[in-house]
Amino acid sequence: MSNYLESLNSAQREAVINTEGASLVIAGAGSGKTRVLTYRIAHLLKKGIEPSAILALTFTNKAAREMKERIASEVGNNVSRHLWMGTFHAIFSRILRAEAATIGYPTTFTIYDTQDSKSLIKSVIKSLNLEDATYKPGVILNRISTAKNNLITPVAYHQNAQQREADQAARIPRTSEIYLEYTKRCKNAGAMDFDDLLLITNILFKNHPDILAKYQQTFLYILVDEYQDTNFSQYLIVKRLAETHQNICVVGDDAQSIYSFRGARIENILNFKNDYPGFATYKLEQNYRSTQVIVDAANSLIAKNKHQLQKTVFSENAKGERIKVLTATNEHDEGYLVANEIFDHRMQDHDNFSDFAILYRTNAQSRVFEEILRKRNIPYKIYGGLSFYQRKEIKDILSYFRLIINSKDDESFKRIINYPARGIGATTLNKLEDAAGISGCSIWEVATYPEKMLLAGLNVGVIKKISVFTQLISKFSNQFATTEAYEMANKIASESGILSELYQDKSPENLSRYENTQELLNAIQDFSIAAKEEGRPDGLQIFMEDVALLTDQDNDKEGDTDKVTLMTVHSSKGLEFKNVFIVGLEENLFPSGFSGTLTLSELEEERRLFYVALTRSENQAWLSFAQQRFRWGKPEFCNPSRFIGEIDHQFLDVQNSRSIPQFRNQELRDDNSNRHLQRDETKYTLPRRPELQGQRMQIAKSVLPSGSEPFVSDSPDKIKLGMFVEHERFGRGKVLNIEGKMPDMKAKVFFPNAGEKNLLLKFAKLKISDQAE
DNA sequence: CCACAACCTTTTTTT
DNA sequence: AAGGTTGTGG
Repeated sequence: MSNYLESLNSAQREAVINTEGASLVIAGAGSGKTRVLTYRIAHLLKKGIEPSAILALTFTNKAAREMKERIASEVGNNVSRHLWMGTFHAIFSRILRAEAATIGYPTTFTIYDTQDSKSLIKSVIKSLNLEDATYKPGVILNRISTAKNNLITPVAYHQNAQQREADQAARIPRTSEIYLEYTKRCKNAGAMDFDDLLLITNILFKNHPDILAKYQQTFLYILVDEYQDTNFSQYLIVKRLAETHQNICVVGDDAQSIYSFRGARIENILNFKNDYPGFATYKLEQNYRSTQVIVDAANSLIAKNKHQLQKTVFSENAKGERIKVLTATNEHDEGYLVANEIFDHRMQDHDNFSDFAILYRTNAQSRVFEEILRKRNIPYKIYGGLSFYQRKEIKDILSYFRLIINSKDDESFKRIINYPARGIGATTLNKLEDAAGISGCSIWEVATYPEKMLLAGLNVGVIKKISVFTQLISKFSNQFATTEAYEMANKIASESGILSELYQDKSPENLSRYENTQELLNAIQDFSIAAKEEGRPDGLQIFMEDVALLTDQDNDKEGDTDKVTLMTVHSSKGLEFKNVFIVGLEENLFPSGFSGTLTLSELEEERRLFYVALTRSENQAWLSFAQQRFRWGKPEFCNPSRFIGEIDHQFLDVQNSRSIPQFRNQELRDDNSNRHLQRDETKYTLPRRPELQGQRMQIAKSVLPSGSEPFVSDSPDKIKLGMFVEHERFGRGKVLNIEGKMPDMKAKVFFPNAGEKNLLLKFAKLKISDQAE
């Protein structure tokens, strides 16, 4: 083992070697937090503590894996792999599977992801005869999630006056009923959602002191990373487990708490002193990551927070350049400016593409940047968004696996009963679901009893189709316990007809689906091989245990190549880059669905988010925003200066916004974004007649400038037209999408107004002059 | 009763 | 991009 203690500063060293009792490590951004945690664990192991007596909880799989790797390099994989190290959800799902019998769940319980939960809530809403326009499944799920994170059961929720008042005010008074029914249905399906993993762990520990005692004795040392992001449910689990030994070390930074939307309580870290009176504090205040300017700018921002623990983050690195502020007219222009900066900076400093990161608040914001980077031939990789395991084609296959493992998993049943199509439609499924709801059993139980289906009003032909399906699943169920994962997965994929379904359609979209499916099968093969080598069980069931808890960041296959990184600020936590762009600042100020003024706590969270984003950067940061954004096709004017104004201006280098060629204002937008050019129009209907296509083209030609390349849509009841242009920098794009509606043959076309006509002519000229070059 | 096509709507952040 | 909705046709 290397002499790690010498590589640490005194505060870090103290935090590593004082392993007994309660420790609170306040770790500013970039202060070597992960190193302290890693070495502390290594130190414990060196002192002779069994790895299986150490519990280390993190927030992301990535953080857990990284730490594991670093510890493995200190003490060897054979020791490190016995550590209890992982996310709260991963660790406690493991414990819940081990104790499943005690709490009335099958060992093979399914973990419902957000999509499953929403879909279930939707059917609950329907079964209670409520409108899903008023009771929006997403909103209801959020409320239920908040309740669960605060350990409020459906009954407590129902009795809680405050809760009911809030629901009344939001005009969703029957939320508590939905919560109750949702809980019942999850239980019936042998399923837990993400929040249940923590909630039910708490229930388990509360109701079964013997089991709690067992784990209290198992975990002699407990470490928690990102403690400021724990919610009440997580906090209580940790508190219970640490009760006897009190050997607990939490690491966190109140200034980096950015998960309050998920129930994170900053109080947990602020109140640590009350929970563990004999605690010791270690403050890691030296930032090794960023330049002084970046650290100071971040501090000037965070200083405005009302509640905080006293600490002074400082850097002894070079002073560094001021932070550049870029102003763009709209999001396309913003992408263009960022791409330019990357190019310039690369030339100047010989930076690699992988030295750059573009951070934004929401995944949807990546689109514009992807577009421009593609056009400029800048390689990029994108984290987040739809995780691999959430893609439709992957979820379809996984649903087969899930249903085979746990036949009560209704969400999977609903997903695959008619995929690939076997002539079972919505009506049939509704009847099945209703019947299951009435008798309080799973859909599977109805679908495997012909008598029950007859009772549900299904006819013999449909029952036969359903039986073919259930028999297929049953056949797999009989095999899967004794068959190795890869072989089983292959069998299911081909015999269910999924593979041939995907194979038949050769569209590019489908091709990627096919490839993704193959990739999943490869991953399962890798799992099988690894399991065999290490002598672990190699069944599909084991593979499936953690899949619901995996996220996109766990796909590192293209990790080492030289690419610009695009991701949300949230997922950038724990990473660092030489150069960071924080873009779409106007959207940070005005998150979607937001209206009115920010509350103080919302504002604080936004500040922290921004602080985290800033300190990701080693030496250069850019802040950029668009003054005008196009949302729902309408321009939206933003005032991001309010937020940037909170940073001390001495750290900022506000660039003069460059003169932007006129046309870029009217940039090549997609169909949706052009809607602001449309006027109100009378709606007419037009019978679906293919012979109109020629006429539409004629009309288009008469309206559009000569020399342009018109397009018309084949929509049945309206005429849509516009033209394509080619531009050297932006490539081919649709310029205008004018929509008009016609009553049968008398074409009443929506003509562009004068301004729009000019615009069209301008683009027509542009095309011609570009070609002339 | 179901399949398929076309169109519309919606899109915080993570486990 | 994916789900929801509507309309057509089998």
